[in-house]
Amino acid sequence: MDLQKHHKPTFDNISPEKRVRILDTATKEFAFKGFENANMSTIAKKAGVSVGSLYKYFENKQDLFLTTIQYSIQSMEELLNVLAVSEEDVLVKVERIIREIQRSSKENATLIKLYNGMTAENNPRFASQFAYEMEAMTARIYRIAIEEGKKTGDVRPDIDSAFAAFLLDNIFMSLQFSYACDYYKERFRIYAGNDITERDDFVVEQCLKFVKSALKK
Amino acid sequence: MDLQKHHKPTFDNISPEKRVRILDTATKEFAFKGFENANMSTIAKKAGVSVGSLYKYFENKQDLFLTTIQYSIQSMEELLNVLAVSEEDVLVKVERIIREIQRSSKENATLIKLYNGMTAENNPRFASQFAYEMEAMTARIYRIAIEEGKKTGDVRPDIDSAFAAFLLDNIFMSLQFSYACDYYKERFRIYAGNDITERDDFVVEQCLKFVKSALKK
Amino acid sequence: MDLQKHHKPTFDNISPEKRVRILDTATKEFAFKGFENANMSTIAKKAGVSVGSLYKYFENKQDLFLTTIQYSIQSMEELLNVLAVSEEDVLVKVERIIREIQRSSKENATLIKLYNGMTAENNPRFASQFAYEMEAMTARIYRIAIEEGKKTGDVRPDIDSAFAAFLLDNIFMSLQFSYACDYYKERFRIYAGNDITERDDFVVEQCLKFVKSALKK
Amino acid sequence: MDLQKHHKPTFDNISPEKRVRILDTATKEFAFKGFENANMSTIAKKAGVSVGSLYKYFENKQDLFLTTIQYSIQSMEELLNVLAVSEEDVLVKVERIIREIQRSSKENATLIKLYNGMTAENNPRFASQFAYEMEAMTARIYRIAIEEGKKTGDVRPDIDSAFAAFLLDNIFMSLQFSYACDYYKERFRIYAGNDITERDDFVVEQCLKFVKSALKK
DNA sequence: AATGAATGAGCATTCATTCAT
DNA sequence: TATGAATGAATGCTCATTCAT
Repeated sequence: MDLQKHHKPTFDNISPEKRVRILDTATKEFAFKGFENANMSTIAKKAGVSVGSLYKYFENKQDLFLTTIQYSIQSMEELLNVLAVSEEDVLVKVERIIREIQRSSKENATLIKLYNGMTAENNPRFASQFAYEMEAMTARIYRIAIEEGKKTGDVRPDIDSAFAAFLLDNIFMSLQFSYACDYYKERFRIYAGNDITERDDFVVEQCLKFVKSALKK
Repeated sequence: MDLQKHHKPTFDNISPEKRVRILDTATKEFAFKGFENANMSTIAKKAGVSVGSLYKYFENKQDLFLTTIQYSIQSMEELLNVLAVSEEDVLVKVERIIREIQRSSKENATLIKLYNGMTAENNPRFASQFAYEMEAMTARIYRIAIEEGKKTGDVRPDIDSAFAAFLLDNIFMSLQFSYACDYYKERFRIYAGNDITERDDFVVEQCLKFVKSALKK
Repeated sequence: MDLQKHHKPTFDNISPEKRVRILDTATKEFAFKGFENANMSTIAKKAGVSVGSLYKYFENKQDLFLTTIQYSIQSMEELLNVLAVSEEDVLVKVERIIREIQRSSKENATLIKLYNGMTAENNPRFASQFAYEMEAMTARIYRIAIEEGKKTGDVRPDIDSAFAAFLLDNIFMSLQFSYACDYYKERFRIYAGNDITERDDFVVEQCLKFVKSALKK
Repeated sequence: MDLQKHHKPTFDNISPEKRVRILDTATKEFAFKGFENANMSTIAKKAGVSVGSLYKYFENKQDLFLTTIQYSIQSMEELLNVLAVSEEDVLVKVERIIREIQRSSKENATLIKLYNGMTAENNPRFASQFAYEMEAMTARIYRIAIEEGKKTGDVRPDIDSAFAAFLLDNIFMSLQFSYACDYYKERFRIYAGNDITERDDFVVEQCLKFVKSALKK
């Protein structure tokens, strides 16, 4: 999982506080305004640094964006790693994932917005690069969980592990967006009622039922 | 399903050919470049009208965008209605949906890109409006199919129809993007192999297995 | 003498007054400040047009510069053509050239400053292009004059016409700069006295003596 | 010939090696990029000092430029002094000057580019200052040579020594630029053929013929 | 004295929108 | 109604210069 650097060495030298301030500010700006509408001067001002400095740390706007995305991917990775290590049953894992999505979507909505924006960038430059970095991580976790499930007999052997992982991720990625992003949130309400975002246990229960049937023998 | 108008009356008066030319051009521009990077003058030129005219038809760029989205929603609606009317078994419907996704993703990639871009617009103005117009349509189709399935005994009665529809749409929406949009396409390959977009039957088979188990008694 | 165009077609469509206003303003700005220090917004404002318009007429700053240079070359060409056509003796021509230099250097100092600036642009892009356009014109005039002089016996046959033309142009180009450009003007005074720019007849007399000897049999 | 200082006393205190490194680097940068495009940080980096130090040695960019020019004038002076001292005939001197121009133009092209750039600076601040420092030197050499020529009878007495020196310098300065600077080089080829920069003897021969006639009795 | 990170004014260029014809 | 030239605010990025260490 070798993340390419998209910043100049100078960015590694500044104080961690400043680094975090810049990345958090940039995350917010990019998440709420998108790549195009985000404004370098605004980011600089809000982060409490000069534009000049920003350009000392990053070659250009795109590189700040890429670094910001990587930062958010790392943050997500940290969240996911917690789930990855556990030795539990697939379905227990699924429940934990859903609950984690619900929790983090409230706490890290910005991160998810940013990630959502990224998935819609019609830009092959960005796309393939981050698809790999982001999805390689989750893909692995899901596939391993499913394969282990097959071994222990919790998961039926007649489905393709990789493809099932893909379908699971479809569900979870959409769910994640449904808690954090405008369009998806609205869609969530249309499908499941205006109060759906407050019925966390119901969501967990229904998802589990669906996934359990889908995977079980 | 009362679609709000986002264009001036003048747009209704021009020849249907010109109207279609403008909307098709705008669809392409917005789909490939996103809202911000799309250029009004370019759209005008490619559509063979003057910028002045464009602004006679639409108050501003946003309204052209909104109108374009509505136009694409209508196009999608036409595709979906074919599926909606059939009286078949849910699972047969599911197969038809997947095959339709595969077909239309190749033929109408632009439309889907545009739709994908729309889902990421971090703009409550746009979001709630179109979520409603777009999803109300599909939600209805899926929910009805599931409810009918329950009646005929094809679908287990213990799951919430609306929520199951939501989960189904999560899968199908993601699948649709996976055939047409850069990021999703890359992700699809990571999960299921580089040749996955050419293994249509395999995709159908795996999706069906998964969905069938998830829904059946 | 096919001058390449460095402006968009739109520039040909605007009123001649505006065109001249833009070119004159640009000539002044570039002549006094050089390419780098000239400011597009300033030029626009002084010319009474908007920056936007300037960029409708010219792709970029460089193209405005190139067009401005061509405009000044054309102006010079017009001056020179008067001299070219005459049927007189080389030396009479030389005298007329010198007097024309003295006259135009006072009247068209800006043009000459611009030309001088151009000769120092360390930019092969610019250089070869304009060297050709500019010098091909004068080279021809001088060489023809010398060749005719050889025929009529006014000029010694043992010198290379082309090279002699080069040497003549060295003298005249330097002289022209000496009347209009800061550095050259100062140098002129150092060599020939502080009042040299007011002793036009002396300059003519001395140049003629020098050139006459150099060329005559 | 009292050259004004344009650097802080600190510049005199550093090691001669460092001083030379800075001036050589600056010469190259200014010669190839011109005053505006030369970059202080780049010069510092290439010279192996910090920007901070550069500003310890020089008040500002302009002063580094001025100091660099003076350094190059000194270098030229050293070349010229060799010619100045000889006791030979004017025309022998002229030949030596031309050959020196040809030699140094290849070896010291950078210096000459810089000098050329300087002559086009539309800046009275710079201009008068350096015109004096640079030309006073050559003017003297040419005038003395011509005056001695008059005494020995090699040069006709009816021309003004100072003005003849000016005309000679016009020819030689242009010739020098013609070997080293983009615009002039192109112009040289237009006048005298594409291979002219390789026909050194021809150039010497033609120049000598021209100058000899111009000056002789 | 030396360093190089930080600053922010300044500039080229773009583009949604207007409006005279 | 149609046109497309005109507008000018907005923005990414550069670079001379400063200053804390």
